[in-house]
Amino acid sequence: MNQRLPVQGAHGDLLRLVATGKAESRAELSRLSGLAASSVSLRVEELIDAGLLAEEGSGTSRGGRRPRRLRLAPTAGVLAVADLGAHHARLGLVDLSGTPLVIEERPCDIADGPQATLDRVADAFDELLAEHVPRSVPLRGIGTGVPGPVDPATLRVVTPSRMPGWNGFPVADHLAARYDLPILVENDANLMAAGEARWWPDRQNLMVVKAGTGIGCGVIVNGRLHRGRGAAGDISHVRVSSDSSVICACGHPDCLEAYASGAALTAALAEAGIAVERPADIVGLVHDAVPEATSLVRNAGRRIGEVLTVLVNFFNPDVVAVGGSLSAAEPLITSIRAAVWERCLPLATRDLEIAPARAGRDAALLGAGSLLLEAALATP
Amino acid sequence: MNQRLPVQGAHGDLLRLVATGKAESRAELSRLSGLAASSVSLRVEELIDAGLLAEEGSGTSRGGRRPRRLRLAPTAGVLAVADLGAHHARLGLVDLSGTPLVIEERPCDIADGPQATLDRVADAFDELLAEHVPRSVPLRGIGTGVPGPVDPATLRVVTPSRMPGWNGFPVADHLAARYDLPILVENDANLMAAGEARWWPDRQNLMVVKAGTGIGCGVIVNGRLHRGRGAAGDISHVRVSSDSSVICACGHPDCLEAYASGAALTAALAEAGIAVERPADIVGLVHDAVPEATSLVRNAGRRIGEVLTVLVNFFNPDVVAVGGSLSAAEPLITSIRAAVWERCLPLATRDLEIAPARAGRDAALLGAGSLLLEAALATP
DNA sequence: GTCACTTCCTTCGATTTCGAAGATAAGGGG
DNA sequence: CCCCTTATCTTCGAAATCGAAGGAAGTGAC
Repeated sequence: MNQRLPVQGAHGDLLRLVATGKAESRAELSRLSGLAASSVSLRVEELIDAGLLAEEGSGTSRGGRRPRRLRLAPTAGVLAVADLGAHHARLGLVDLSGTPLVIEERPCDIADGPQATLDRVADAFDELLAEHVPRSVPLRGIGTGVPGPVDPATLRVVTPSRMPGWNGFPVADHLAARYDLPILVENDANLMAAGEARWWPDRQNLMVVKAGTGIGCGVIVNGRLHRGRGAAGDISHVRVSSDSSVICACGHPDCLEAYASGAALTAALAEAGIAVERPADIVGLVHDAVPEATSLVRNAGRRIGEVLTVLVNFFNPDVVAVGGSLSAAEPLITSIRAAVWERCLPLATRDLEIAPARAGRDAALLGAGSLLLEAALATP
Repeated sequence: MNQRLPVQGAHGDLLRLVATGKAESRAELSRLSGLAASSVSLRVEELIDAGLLAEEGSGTSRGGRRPRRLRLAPTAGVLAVADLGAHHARLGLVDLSGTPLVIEERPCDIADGPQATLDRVADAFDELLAEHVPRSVPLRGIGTGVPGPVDPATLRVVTPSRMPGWNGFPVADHLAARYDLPILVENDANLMAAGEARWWPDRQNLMVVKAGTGIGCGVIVNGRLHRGRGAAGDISHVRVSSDSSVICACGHPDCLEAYASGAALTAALAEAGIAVERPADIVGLVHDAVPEATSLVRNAGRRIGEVLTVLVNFFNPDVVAVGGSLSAAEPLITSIRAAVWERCLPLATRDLEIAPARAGRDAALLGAGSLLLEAALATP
C-alpha cells in the first residue's frame, strides 16, 4: 500500500504543475516547464501509463483547438495530514492536489506527550484509510503540524512553550518507524502559510498571521515557505510599548503575545467578569457587540498592526493574510489595517493587500499536503 | 566594443559558477551544475573558444589527479559600476568575476539632478574605459546604486527622501539611451547586501545593515537579493520608543533614523558643541574616546539592535552583517549584539552571527557587479 | 620503485530532448 | 458552408546530453 512516488526530476515537475493547479493541459505544461511540447507529450503519456495522471474531457478553447484537460488520477495516491492543537487535532486525508477527501477533528491533549499523541494520530490515519480509501490507492506521505518551533534540520520540536514533554522529541523519526514514507513535521503557522499561499497563486511574497490562542506567523518568499533556522515568522515575542509591564511565558516583559493573543484576551475578559473558553467565543461576543470584547479585540489588532508595520517595511510583502480563530472578528483586521496604513512607507503599502485568510479552517492541512507533494517529488 | 554575452541557459550557469568563484574545475562544475561531466567538458571547451574562459595552471590535488583550474578570461569583459552618495560617487570597473580593475571616488552632488549626475558618471566610465581597458575587451553592463528606493518593475527612483529632482526619473532608460547593454539600477543598501553576500558563500540568509548618514538594510534570502515591491529592507522609519518626540523627514514621529543615523548623531554632537562633517568623523571621535561620541554611538547601537530583535525573530537570518561608515565604531556593533542576544528567541540567536561587514568600502560596487553578471547571463 | 587507490578529464555509443512541420480540432467571418 | 486564423497535440529527423568505460595524473603505503 505504501509506496514512494516513482517520479524524478522533470517528470516530477510536470506532476507538480498539474497537482498545484498551475497547468491543466499539455500546452500549459510546456509553457510553464520550459520543456518542448513534444517532450511534454511523451512524459505525460508515461505519467498516464503509470497511473498518476488522467485525461478528463476537454477545457475551454482560447480561440483554437480545445485543450485536453489533465487531472491527477484518483488512484495516484493520498496524503495523511494532521494539525495538532493544544486540546484537539484536526486530521484527515487529502489527495495529491490537496483536495480534502475526509477531515475530522478529534480531542487530543498535547500535554499527554509526543508518544501517546502521535500514536493516536497514526491510529486515526489508519482508521480513515481503511474506511475511505481503496487498498489500491497508495499512501504517499505523512505530514503533521505542531504548535511550536521545529528545527528544519532534524525535524525535532525545539523549546516549545506550550508542549510539555515534547522538547527535542524526534517527531519525524517516530513516525518514520511506523511509515516508510516521506514525513513532514512543521510549525502550525508555517503550514497555514503554505496552505494560504495556494490561494494567492499570483502573489509571491506573503505574510500569514495566525491569531488564535497564540499569535503565529508564516512567511512565503518567492512562493516558497521561508524557514530560516526554524523559528522564522515568530512575532509573538516582540516587545510592544506599554504603560504597565506584563511578564510573558518566555521570560521577557511586554511580549505581543501577552497583550494580543487569544489567551491574553481571555484572561482580560475574565478579569472583567466575562468567562470564555476558546478564542472563538470571543468572536461571538464581538458579534453580539459586547463592548469589553470589541474594545479588547480592537486593541489587540492595533498592537499586532504596530508590529506588522516594522515587518511590512522590512519584508515588503504583496499580501498580509490574517487567519486563525480570532480573525473572524471584524475589528481585528480593520485595526491591523489602520495601523499599517498609517505608519508604513507609501512604497510598502502601495498595492499591499491586508485581507482575511482565504484558505479557511483547513489551511494547515492543505499546506501540509502542498509541502508533502514537494517533498515526495524532490529528486530522490 | 559593447557586446552582450553570447551565452544562454546552461552555458551561462557554468560561466556564473566560475565567475562567482564557486567552481574552479570541470569536476566542480559538474558537481554543482548537475550536468554530466562529459557535457561540462564540451561546454567548457566552447566557452574557452569563445574567449570567455581560460585554463590557468592546475589546482591542488584532493587525493587524485590535480584539477585544471578554470578562470574567467581577462578578455571576457568588464562591467562599469557606480555607487552614488549624497555628495560623492564611487565608481569603477570590475571584471565579470567582480575583481576591481580600477575604482575611484569623485565629488558629485546628487542634488544636481539625475541628468547632470548620470551624464557625469557616464563620462567618468568612458574615461576609465579608455584609460584602463584595451578596446578588445568589451563592456558587458552598466550598474549604479542610488541612495533611495528603486521600483524593481520600472527601474525608476521612487519617493526618495534625499534626492531632490529624482522622483520618478527613469534612470535605466536614460542610461540605456547611451549604452545598449544590460543596465542595473538598485538601492545602495541592496547593492551592499549583494556584495556582502559574496563573502558569506555558505550562508543563505543575510541581513546587511548599512549605518552611515542614513540607516539602510539589504536582505538576502536563499542567497538572492530580496526586493519585495522595491522598498524591502527599509528599517530607518521604524518607530522607536522614546521619551521626547522627534519628527522625521518622512512625517512620522520617532523614526529610528531620527535617533540612530549618522545625520542624527552629527546633529546631537553639534548641540553638544562638537562639530563634525561626516559620519566617519564620529568614528574618529570614538577612537579618541570622546565620551559624548561614545555614548551617542552606544545609544544608536542599542536602538538599532532593538529594531533588529523584531526582524531577527521574524526572518531568522544566518548572519547580520553591519557595514557603512559608522560600523567602524566598535561600540556600535557591541551594543547591537547585546540588544539582540538579550531579547531574541534562543532558537533565532543559536548560531546567529552578528559581525562587521566583510566586503569593505567597495561592497556596493561588488554587489553591482554580482547582480549585473546575473542579469547578463539570464536567458535572453 | 611499485602497486593500489583516488580524482580529474575525455571518448564514444546510447538515450533523451529538441524543434520544425504537420495533423487535429476548434472559432469566426463572409 | 467554406476558408482563414488560432491553439493543441503528435511525428520524426537533428542535436544535445548522458553515462559507462578508460586514459591521465596525482597520492600514499609498503
